[in-house]
Amino acid sequence: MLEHVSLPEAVGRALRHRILNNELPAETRLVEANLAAEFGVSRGTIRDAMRSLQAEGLIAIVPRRYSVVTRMSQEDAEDVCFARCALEDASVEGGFGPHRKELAKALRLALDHMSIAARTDDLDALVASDTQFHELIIEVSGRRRLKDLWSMLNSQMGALMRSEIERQGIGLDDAVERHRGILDAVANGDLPRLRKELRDHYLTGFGDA
Amino acid sequence: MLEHVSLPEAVGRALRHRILNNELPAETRLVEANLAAEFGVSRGTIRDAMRSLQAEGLIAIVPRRYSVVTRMSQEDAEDVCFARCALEDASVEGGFGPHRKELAKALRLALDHMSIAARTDDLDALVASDTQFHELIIEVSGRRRLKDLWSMLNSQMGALMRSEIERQGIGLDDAVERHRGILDAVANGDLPRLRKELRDHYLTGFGDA
DNA sequence: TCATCGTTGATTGTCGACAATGGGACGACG
DNA sequence: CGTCGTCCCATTGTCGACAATCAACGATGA
Repeated sequence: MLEHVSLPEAVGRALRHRILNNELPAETRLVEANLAAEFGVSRGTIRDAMRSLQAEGLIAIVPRRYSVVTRMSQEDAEDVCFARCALEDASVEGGFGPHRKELAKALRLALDHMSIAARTDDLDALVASDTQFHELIIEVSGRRRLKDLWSMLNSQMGALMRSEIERQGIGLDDAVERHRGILDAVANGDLPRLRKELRDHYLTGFGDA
Repeated sequence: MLEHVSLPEAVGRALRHRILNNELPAETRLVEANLAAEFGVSRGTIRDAMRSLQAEGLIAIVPRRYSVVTRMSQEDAEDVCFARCALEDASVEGGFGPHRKELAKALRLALDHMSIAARTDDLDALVASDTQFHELIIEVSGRRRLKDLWSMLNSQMGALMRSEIERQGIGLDDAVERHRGILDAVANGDLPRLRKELRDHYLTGFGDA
């Protein structure tokens, strides 16, 4: 084992995966004892994992009562997109950073990955490469806290993408194409356009992808 | 007791207070067993509280090793300010919300509180009213996630203010005056100016207040 | 002398058990 | 028939004990 994954982290991942794949739909109650038994760990471990999921906005914990998988309203979705957009916009407002060419190259690579994922109908891979794409943007500023805040929205963003796509709101290819403008703006070194593209990407129609 | 404060929450508050008041200076190691004994609670409770502090950025937890009070570098300070500025700017970019007059009034009230706190050398009250002031700004958009993210930076912002002021970097009155421009912009309904004032407030000289 | 390796002590990670809470079922009372 | 109070149960909150981990130290052998 190269990387130590603590027990709570492993449980967190498993639960996160289930929620994102709708194996645990919204409003599902999460009972510590049940999960503990299922995973073969103690309730404390489950509690720990649930805290993380709460921080990510995937579940809501009502003290002394219960925990429940969060339901995302339309407003929530816009909310998440708006916040992500604000963070990414702030990240680039000072320019492209010292390596614009490399950034463009990395973005293009991520976009290629997305494209492949779209053609193979691999939703997991699509979400992953989308995250990677935007991660490059949020890292432009080099500011740690900007990325920390951004990361907190990752899970919800992923959930949002999946539900949008599965509802056939948008096709996989369409999802990929919506990133093209961002890449172009970076490739051309056109900062105002980049910021406009980001806004379009996050705030129009609705939903990321 | 009107409001239920769970044990971990109470412990968290106590520790937060100590850290912000430098009773637990940066680099201090936090040993679960010691704190558990001191507070008369179990280690699990302490662990829980420490998770919160970690999320707020006040302590760092190195798995399987130790927990330590975070030291904020100059870069960290700028980082926090930058992120807060980005969030508050995003909050107002769509306008003042439906009740600009009331907002201005509330801001003025908060500013008065700050002023009083400054005159009575009440650092706690100053930080509290500063938080309140900016909270009004971040609530303009009515977007929950924007405020959630903003809130995560609250503790660090408080720590930052205190250390800046105690180092005599700026006087208490000066700290109050730096908010005037923001209030004026709101009072005059001058959105571009408001956004400029926010940037000045957070990004010039350095440090909030 | 120096590198290696087991030992040791301090600390965190995990667990199972018990206590406390709050909702809902059920029955008494008006 | 509706309301209130009591009891019970499911579930979370808290605890103390044991296991695992890791750095520091010292012993061992070349």
